[in-house]
Amino acid sequence: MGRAPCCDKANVKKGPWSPEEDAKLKAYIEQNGTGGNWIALPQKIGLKRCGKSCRLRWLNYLRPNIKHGGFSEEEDNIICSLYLSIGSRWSIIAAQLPGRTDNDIKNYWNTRLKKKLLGKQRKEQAARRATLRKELKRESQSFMVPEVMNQKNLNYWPELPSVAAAMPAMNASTQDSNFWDEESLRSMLVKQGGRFSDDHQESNISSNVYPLDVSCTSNQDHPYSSSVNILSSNSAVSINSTDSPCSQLPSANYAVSGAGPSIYQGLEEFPVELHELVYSNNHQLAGLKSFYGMDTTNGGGNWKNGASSSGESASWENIVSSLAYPQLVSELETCLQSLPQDNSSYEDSSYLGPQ
DNA sequence: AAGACTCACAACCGCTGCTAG
DNA sequence: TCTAGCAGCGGTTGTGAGTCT
Repeated sequence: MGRAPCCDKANVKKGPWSPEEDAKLKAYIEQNGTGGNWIALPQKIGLKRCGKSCRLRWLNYLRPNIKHGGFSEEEDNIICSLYLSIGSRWSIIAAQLPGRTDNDIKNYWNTRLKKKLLGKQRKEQAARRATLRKELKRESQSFMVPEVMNQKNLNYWPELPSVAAAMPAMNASTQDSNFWDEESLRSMLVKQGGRFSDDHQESNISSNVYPLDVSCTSNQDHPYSSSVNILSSNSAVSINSTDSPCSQLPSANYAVSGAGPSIYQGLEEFPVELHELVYSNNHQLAGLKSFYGMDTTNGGGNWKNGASSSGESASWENIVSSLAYPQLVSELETCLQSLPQDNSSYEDSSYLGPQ
């Protein structure tokens, strides 16, 4: 049983709005507000339009102080950073850009920014791929497990600009041409008190770890086993698939962090699409918290800052959980609950992320 | 000059989450 | 607790303008 349609489809006008319709809608809303009911609004003012259509027209076009086109370099950077951090949450992104609507940003991203960024990505990855090929060739000649396959850093696509997430908020100089320079971003994050996945080898327990980090590494001694490391906001866990109750976890899920076993299956398939970069690095979430002025120590709170294009609020924790706790993580966490507390591979640590 | 193609943007569609009854 | 109705969101489509061949 489907939901009843919000309006009589046969009797509503579709397509572009006429100036008369715009004027009617604008005049009414400016005088009376929406009355909290978009569905009833078109009837009140004699418009043969769907309520949803009226809402969209108002929010995206008629509302005061709407800016169209002419995105600045700074806005570009903010959009890119946030997209790489949180994905296509256009309303959230729009909330950071006064006068911009989610629809506008979405269109701008799809038509221009994505291409701009992909061009940059492809260049960088082509160079990286060439390096990896060389290394693989060298390693295979000596009948050894390729170094690249055992690399501690394979937990992530190593040098993604996504690390740059939230940088505009932490560093106003987003117009800096080095904005995408990974080294400078790295050092900035380190200054913020964080560290990177390739530091994991030094210590299983984080002192300053960005909130969530699910990674998989192959084991050279036991080629058919793998280990999964979780550095969440409140715990650091390492599980070996050969001896953990979590060994049944579907390997396909490992890709949640943008890497995992699939990465080994043919470097030809080295990801080039932007959406594969999104969520690939959870480090930025901490930065994003700062970006939204969240208190990272109180475990949540409201991040309503009143700037959303549609005025809604959302809980940061809800958003983060939807971003950073994909299925693998929740499955792992379920498994972890069944682990004995004295399991040497399970250790608690407090989240001491960016202070 | 005209048809083909591409791009940018407005608008629509369908799903999800929230909330009042 | 359940359900219906609504607002809001994100993906997709339609269309007009601009560019290329």
